[in-house]
Amino acid sequence: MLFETLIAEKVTFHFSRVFNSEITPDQLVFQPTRKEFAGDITLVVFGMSKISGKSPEVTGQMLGEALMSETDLVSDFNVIKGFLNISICNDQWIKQLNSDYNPVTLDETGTPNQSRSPVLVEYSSPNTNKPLHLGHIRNNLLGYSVSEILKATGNNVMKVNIVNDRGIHICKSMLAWKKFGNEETPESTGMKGDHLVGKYYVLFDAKYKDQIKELKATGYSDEEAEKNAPLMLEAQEMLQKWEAGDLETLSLWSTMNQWVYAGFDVTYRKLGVDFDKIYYESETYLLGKSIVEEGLSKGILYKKADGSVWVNLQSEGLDEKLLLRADGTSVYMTQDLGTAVMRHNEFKFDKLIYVVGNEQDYHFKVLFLILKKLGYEWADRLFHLSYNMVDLPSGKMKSREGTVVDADELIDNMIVEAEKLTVELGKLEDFNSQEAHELFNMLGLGALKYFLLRVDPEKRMLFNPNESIDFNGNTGPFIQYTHARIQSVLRKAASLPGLKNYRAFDLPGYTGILPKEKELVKVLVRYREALEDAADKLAPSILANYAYELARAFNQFYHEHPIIDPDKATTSEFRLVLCDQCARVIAQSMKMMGIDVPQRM
RNA sequence: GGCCUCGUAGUUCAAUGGAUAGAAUAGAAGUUUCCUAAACUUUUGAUAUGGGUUCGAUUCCCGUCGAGGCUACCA
Repeated sequence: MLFETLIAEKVTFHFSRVFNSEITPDQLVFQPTRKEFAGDITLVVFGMSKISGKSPEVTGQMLGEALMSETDLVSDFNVIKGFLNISICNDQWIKQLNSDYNPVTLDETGTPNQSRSPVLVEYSSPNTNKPLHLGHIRNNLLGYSVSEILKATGNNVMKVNIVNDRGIHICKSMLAWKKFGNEETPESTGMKGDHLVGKYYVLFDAKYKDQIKELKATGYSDEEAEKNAPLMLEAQEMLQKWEAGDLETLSLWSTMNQWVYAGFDVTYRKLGVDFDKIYYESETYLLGKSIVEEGLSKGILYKKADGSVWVNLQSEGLDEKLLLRADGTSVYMTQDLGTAVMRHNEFKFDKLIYVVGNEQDYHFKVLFLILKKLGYEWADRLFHLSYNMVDLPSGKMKSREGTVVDADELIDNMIVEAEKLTVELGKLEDFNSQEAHELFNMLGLGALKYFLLRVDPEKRMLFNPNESIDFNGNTGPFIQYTHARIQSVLRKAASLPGLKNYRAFDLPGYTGILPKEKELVKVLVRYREALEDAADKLAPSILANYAYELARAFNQFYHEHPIIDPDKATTSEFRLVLCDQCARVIAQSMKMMGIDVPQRM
C-alpha cells in the first residue's frame, strides 16, 4: 500500500521509544482510510495495545503525536476507536508523481525472463469431437490471462495445451461421418471443421438413442440396450482398430482431426490466445506405465489378484485408485502421471499450473498426492487452477440437450452487438471501414472477456445470452471508452502550446494537490499491489476489478476537472501526468486480460 | 451415504478478521456553452439460518437448510 513501508518503519522506531517495548513491521495492520474519515492511510492499533500496555485509543494518540512531531511524513492524524488515521504531507504526494515515479515499471515488452526456470501453464485442453463452447472460453481466457500476469511479474512462462485427440468420443464422430456423411468436407459444406465434426458427434448420439429405444421395445433393460446398441459396438470396434494401428481408421482419424484443428485455430485466433507448445494425447497416452512399474517395484503401489495396479490413499483420507487395468492398459491418471514427469524432465519447471474445471478437483488432488508418494519433490509445485462452471439462465449447459452456447456464434454475436450500439451512438464519423471493423472486434471481445474474467474463478457464474452483455457499468467497453477518452485529452493537450512536454515534468512549487487528484494517485499507486495479488492468487478478477475502479475514478476526476487551462500550466501538467499514468495502467492491466484498448472511439 | 465448492440488494458481481458490507444494473429524480454523455450527481434496496472463537466475523470453527460438483478398470 502507498506509504505503508515508509510509515511502518517510522512506527516501529517510535513505538519502541514511546512505549519501551518492541514491535515488528509485520505486526502492523494498515488499510486505506475510508472516505468518510480524514486521512490517507490507517493503522489498526487494536492488536498493538497489548504490547504497549495502553488502551487502543491512547496507543493511537501517542503514536500519532510522535509521528507528527518527529517525522516529515505526517501532516495530521486522528484517532477513532482503535484506528489511527494518518494524513500524509502534500510534498510526499507530489513526490509520488515526480518524474522518476512511474507505476508501470514492469516489462512492457512481455519478454520472458529466460534465466528463470519456466512456469508451465496448461490450459484449453479441448476434445476433438466438438467445437468449443462458453465453458472453454472461460478456460482459455483464464489460462491466457494468468500466463500474461505471471509474465508481467517476471516469470518465464510456457503456455501449453494438451489436445484430447483419441478415445471413444472421436470414434463416435468418425463412425457417424462414415455411415451418414456422404463424404462431406469443410470445403464442400463451407462449415468450420470443428463444427462439421461436432455435427456428426451429435448425429451419432441421436441415432444411438434411436437404437436404444428400439432395443428396449424388444425387451432389453436400459443397461443392456446401451451396451448392445449396434452403433456403440461399432464405435468400440473402431477404437480397437485405432489402437491396433489400422491404416484406414488412422487415416480417417487424421483427416477429421485436421479439420478440427483448423477450426480451433480460427477460434483461438479470434480469442487472441496462443500456445508455446501443443501436446497430443495420442502421443502421450502410453506414458506413465513405466512410472507405475517403478512405483510397484519400490512397494509404493500394489497389484491386485487380477493383475490391476492400485495406490492406496486411505491414510490421506482418500480412497484406493486404479493406475493400470488388469489387461495392462493405462487410464487417465496413468497418463497424467506420465506427462507430469515428462514435462519436468523436459523443462525443469518452477511451477506447473493446470487450468482445468473444478469437476476434476478430486483427480488433481489424487494426482499430486501420488507424485508426492512416488518421491518427486516437485510435486509441491503443481497447482490446479480450478474454475467453476458458467451457467445459463436455464441452468447448466448440456451438450446432449443442445443448451450449449457455441463459442464462435457467441463471439460473432458480441461483435454484431458492438457494431449496432456504436452505430446507434454515432461514434464512427472519422473511421474508415477497416478501422470500424477493428473497433467492433475490440469492443465485442472486450465485453466478453471482461465479463468472464471479472468473476472469481472459484465461483459459479451466470451468463445470459439473450441480454447479451452490457456495454455500460462494470464492463470492458466502459474501460475501453475511458482509455479512448484519456487519449483524446492527451491529443488535445499535445496540440496546445506549452503543454507538449508534460511527460517529462517536474512540479516547481506545486503544492496544492486537490482531493480528487489525491484519490486518483491513490488508485494509481495501488496498481502494483493489485498485480502482485492477481499473480499470487492466479485470479485475473482482481486485475479486472482494479481496472474498473481506475476507470471509474478517472471519470469522476475528469467530471470535476474537465478543462485544460493553458494559463495554469502547472495545474494542468499535474493532471496530464495523472491522465497519462491512468491510460498506461489501464492499457497494461487490460492487456493482461487479453483485451485491446482503442486509441479513439 | 462419503468428500469438495458455493449461498451477499430484484438481478450480476466486490469486500488480506476491521470502522456505517462496496459497485454495476434495474426503479425514482437530475446534469450537456466544456479535451468524448458508452459520462456524471442524488435516491430506494442485501450477508440463507442457529450456535461458537474475540476488542471486532460476510470472512475462521460446528450444526441446519439450499444449489452444484466428485465419488468409473471414461478422458
